[in-house]
Amino acid sequence: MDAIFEATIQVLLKEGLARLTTIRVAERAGVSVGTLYQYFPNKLSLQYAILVRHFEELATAVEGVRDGAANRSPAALAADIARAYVRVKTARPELTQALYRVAAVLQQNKLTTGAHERLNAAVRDTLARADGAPVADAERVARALLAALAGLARAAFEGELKSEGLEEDATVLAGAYVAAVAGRPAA
Amino acid sequence: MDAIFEATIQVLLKEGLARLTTIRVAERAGVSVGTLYQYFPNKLSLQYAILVRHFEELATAVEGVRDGAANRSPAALAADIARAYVRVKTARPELTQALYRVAAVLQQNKLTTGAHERLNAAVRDTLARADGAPVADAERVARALLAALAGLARAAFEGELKSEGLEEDATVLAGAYVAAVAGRPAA
Amino acid sequence: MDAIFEATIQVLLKEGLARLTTIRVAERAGVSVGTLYQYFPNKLSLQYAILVRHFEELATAVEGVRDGAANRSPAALAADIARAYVRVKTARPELTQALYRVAAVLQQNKLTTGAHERLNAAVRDTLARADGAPVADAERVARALLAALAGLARAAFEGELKSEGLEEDATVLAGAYVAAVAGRPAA
Amino acid sequence: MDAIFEATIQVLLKEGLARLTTIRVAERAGVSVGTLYQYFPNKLSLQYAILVRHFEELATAVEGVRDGAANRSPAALAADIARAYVRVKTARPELTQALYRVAAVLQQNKLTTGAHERLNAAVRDTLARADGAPVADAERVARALLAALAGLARAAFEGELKSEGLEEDATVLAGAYVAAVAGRPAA
DNA sequence: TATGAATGAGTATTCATTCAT
DNA sequence: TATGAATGAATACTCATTCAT
Repeated sequence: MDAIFEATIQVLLKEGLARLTTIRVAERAGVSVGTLYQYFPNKLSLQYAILVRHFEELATAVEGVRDGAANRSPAALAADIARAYVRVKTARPELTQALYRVAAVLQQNKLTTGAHERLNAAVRDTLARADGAPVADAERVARALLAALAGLARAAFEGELKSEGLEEDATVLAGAYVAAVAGRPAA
Repeated sequence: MDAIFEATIQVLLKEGLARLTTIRVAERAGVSVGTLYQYFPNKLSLQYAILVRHFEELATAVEGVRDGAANRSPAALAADIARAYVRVKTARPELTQALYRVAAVLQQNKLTTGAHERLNAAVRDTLARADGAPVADAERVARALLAALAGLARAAFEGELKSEGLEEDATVLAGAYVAAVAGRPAA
Repeated sequence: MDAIFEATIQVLLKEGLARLTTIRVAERAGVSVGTLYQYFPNKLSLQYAILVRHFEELATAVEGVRDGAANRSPAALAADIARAYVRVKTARPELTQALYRVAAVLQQNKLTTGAHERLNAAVRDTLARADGAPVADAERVARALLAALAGLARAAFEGELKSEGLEEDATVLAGAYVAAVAGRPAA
Repeated sequence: MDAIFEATIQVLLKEGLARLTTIRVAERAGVSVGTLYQYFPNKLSLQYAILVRHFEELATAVEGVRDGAANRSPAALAADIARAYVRVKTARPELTQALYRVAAVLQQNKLTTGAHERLNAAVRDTLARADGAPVADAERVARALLAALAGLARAAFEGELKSEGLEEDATVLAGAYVAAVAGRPAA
């Protein structure tokens, strides 16, 4: 089952979404198609599995930031979130890239939202626990922050942005944005 | 040929990427498949064409900002860029959404980069013309800024972020980020 | 298109329902699967086409009997119907046999009834025009008569009954049944 | 083994022929597929088994008629046979319908004949024992009679004929046919 | 130049059957 | 004797692309 999972990532990376077929995945995993279908009910679930695992890693990382949030400013926490986010993305670059291939399909099927929720909540709660000027409308800021980070990460992994600078870009942007927003009244 | 072009967009909008077939496009354009193939060598080129057109609209909009850039601060210009960017995206929301589907297919084929270049340049040049503290490494900042804006827009159009606040989120974020970066030495 | 039709019958006969696949039909027809699907929207429609053609031949034959029905007794007409019925069945034994292979599938999908209707009507109307003692509840008698004839024919073509005697068995049975029923009050 | 047998019928009834799979049968029987294959060498044999059982029920019923055949006319006996036949069919209507689906698969494989033989014999012997004018060629008449009854029953259970009148239609037809045939010289 | 019928490789998914445990 | 995971051939159907007219 894990072999199938990893094979999916490999096929996605080396062949692309259009060539992600159940047969190819099974072959690379060293099992038969039949076996693949014993573990995953259909092709979509294969793609979904990658997504879920990734969002869980991200959420866990951000929850780490949240749990040490006391006595820190919103901007500092935002930078920490950005750092944690980028590090997870960078830790398994293949998985990250594979995810981009798959994202369009899943978004079309509205499968994203559930998996994303825990991550959203972690960011929102981290900002809510910050010291000093509170962030009004933390929910909205959390979503915008994550969206911007996702944009940066995607650009980096798709080759539009130099990966080496990613962590710094992300922390600066996150810190600046949240600093600008903290203490403001809600829109 | 223009009819084919528009038909592609229509099919994408009304039927989705999975049902974007050459026959369907030809039908909607009122021509035969054979004729379609006389103007576009393959299906990919059709999708590429609409993506390119979109990037050109974005570039044109940002170039408008660049051309009025004199005597304005980097942060103010960044906010203007964000506003222009969001407005183009918002003008034809379904098309924008459709393009995210198409982009996934194309990114894999690295066809995007060329089309993106003019947009990048426009942002970079705008920042370079700003008044006051200059933006070091404008190229890099431009790319990061566009990446973040793309992330925000995507989240909004994919439904993860409320669309109504998009313009404000984008301008605040862009302004704050560039303000933070302006005057700094290059990394 | 006609080649596809005939190929379907041949495959059904030589290979059986279980081996009636779109590929095999296309091959035997000397066309590609794609072409097959340009003429028949799906596999079921292929089977249905056989059914319809057959019922139309039967109906036409019985309508011939009906049109010469004046001044004849119900029993004599019933025998004529039986004769006409058997002759159509016997004229193209392959098609008849192919139909039996297919019938179960179609009945399961309730596709039979429509095609059968014209045949039913022809039998009913023939009986209604008969001379002498009228057949009460001609509709019901018509259906029962057709059912019995179908049973005889099936048995003959499936090999359970000697085909040589079929016409006689059918005419005797039909004549006797309708004679017994004519002049009776409806149940 | 009996559990498997009953499970087959249940699956056929509740799910239809297309969903009659070895795994489903095993599950419903509360055993593993492996075990199923210890009792039935393949899927076909399962279907064959229930068909055989059905023919045995029919044969048993007709044998009852045969055993009380003394001093009765051929026509009366034929009507009794028809009644017995219909009653077995009507006792478990869904099973009867399910069997028509199964029969289509099996007829092709000519497995039916053996099972049908006892039924044929019972009808033939019943007619042979009738009082009065003997039925010439009882074998042939028996087969024709069974074929006609099968046709009526099938039509009724497939919905082409009203089921309520089935018993009457069958007895009238059987009686009339055999009366017409009794005393005649063989063809 | 335009047509659209024909092609056939390619896809997801199912299921009878086997065999190591 | 019983299990059930693994197999992989088989199926219906789609669609980008070609080419004779």
